[in-house]
Amino acid sequence: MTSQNIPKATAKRLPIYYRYLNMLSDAGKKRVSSNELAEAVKVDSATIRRDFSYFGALGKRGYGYDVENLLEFFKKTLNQDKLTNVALIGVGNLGHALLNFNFHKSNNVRINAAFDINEEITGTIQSGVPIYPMEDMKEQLKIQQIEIVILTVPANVAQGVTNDLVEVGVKGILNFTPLRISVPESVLVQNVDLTNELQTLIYFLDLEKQS
Amino acid sequence: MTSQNIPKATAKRLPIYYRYLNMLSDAGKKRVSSNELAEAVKVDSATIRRDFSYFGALGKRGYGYDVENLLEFFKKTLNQDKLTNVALIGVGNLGHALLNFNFHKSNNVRINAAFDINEEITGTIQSGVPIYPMEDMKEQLKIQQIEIVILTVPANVAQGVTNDLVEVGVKGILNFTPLRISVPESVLVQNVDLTNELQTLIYFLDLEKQS
DNA sequence: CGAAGTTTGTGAATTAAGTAACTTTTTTGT
DNA sequence: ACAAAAAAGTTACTTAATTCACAAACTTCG
Repeated sequence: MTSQNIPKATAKRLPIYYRYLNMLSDAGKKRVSSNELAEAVKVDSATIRRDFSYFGALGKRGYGYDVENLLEFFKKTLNQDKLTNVALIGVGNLGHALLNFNFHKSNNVRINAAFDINEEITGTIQSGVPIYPMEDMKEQLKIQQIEIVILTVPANVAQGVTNDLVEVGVKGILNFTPLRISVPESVLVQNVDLTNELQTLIYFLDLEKQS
Repeated sequence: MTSQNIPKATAKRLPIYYRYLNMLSDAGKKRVSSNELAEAVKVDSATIRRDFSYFGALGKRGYGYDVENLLEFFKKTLNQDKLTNVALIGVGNLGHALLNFNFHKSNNVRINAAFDINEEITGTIQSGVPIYPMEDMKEQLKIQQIEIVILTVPANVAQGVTNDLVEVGVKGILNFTPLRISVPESVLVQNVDLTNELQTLIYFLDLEKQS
């Protein structure tokens, strides 16, 4: 039954639910209804119930969902019960910010290594993360068995670096470059495109203005 | 006919097309087919043709699309022919990176003002952008008639700040906080959630591993 | 100029996502 | 203990998005 064949749209919402459940738990709340959740995370309550139902009957009719139960369930489902090690490729402007971003706190993810060509920072430790020169990337990724990376290199080298990443067995790339990189089917790419988001927002706003 | 009733999914892809067309134009390419585009931006060619067709017949059968024509068209459609002024609320870790991000270069967007509570930076100019204290936010946004902001404040103050923004007429918010903020219907929010993206990636990867 | 080759634009089919509305179960209050 | 209220889970429906596959239009080449 489960795990596989969860709709993509549902999967993308899981972290949102997870985060809000954490907040509820911290606040000492014991139960929550789909309606309350809907209000907080801005997702229709029917959609939430449907989303949850893919994983079985997690709630209780007439009662709602037990916060701790649900939290525990999502923790496992989202692999938040074990630490995930990732690497940061490219410590420029945005890369730097991500080093400080403290994924670890909310996320059980640790940036274990970072790579850059800038000799002024290679060999140093930034925000607790060692910065290696790019030449060492393939070797280090193999040694540290890192399968997930955050890619924040300039667009013109993005595809080249990606090829190297694929070669040493990287399976997931969080791609901050504006380029749609090419990878084999077995590798997953999640694109984050800040310029896009802003342009899309501007586009929609202008539509409203005209209507 | 046009403008309105463009599918949301299509609208979100427009900036991707736009960027790639710019690259083609810079490289001196005169024509491009939906298949070439598809390869580059990783969107099915039929989807691309369908997307374009919402705006009329932009191409020529047997030939493809004229790069300059198409570029010109999208420039207008995406409001890239006029400068858009935005403000940055919260100059912390991520905010700083966005100040340096140079939206202007690729995007015809300028960050005109930034706001923060940190007295060490208020009154200074960072990357060419003046940093005002938060107390001046409402006043400055009104004076400068800024309708779009980038929100990078801590989660615990996000809703409060948002209320202020709405009050002075902000119409679009690029929300980097993990909170799903509440706004009136007339205000558009685009959420960018870095932690989410990473978690989603990890989730999908784990699914593949199990299967 | 005509035949062969391209490539768009689009109806029709398919797939995915979202929502309304109802049934069932449980809780709560009297 | 019972009636009323609450809320999950699900069925059926609606809407949105994608993709196939082909006719029509144009280009290119001999």
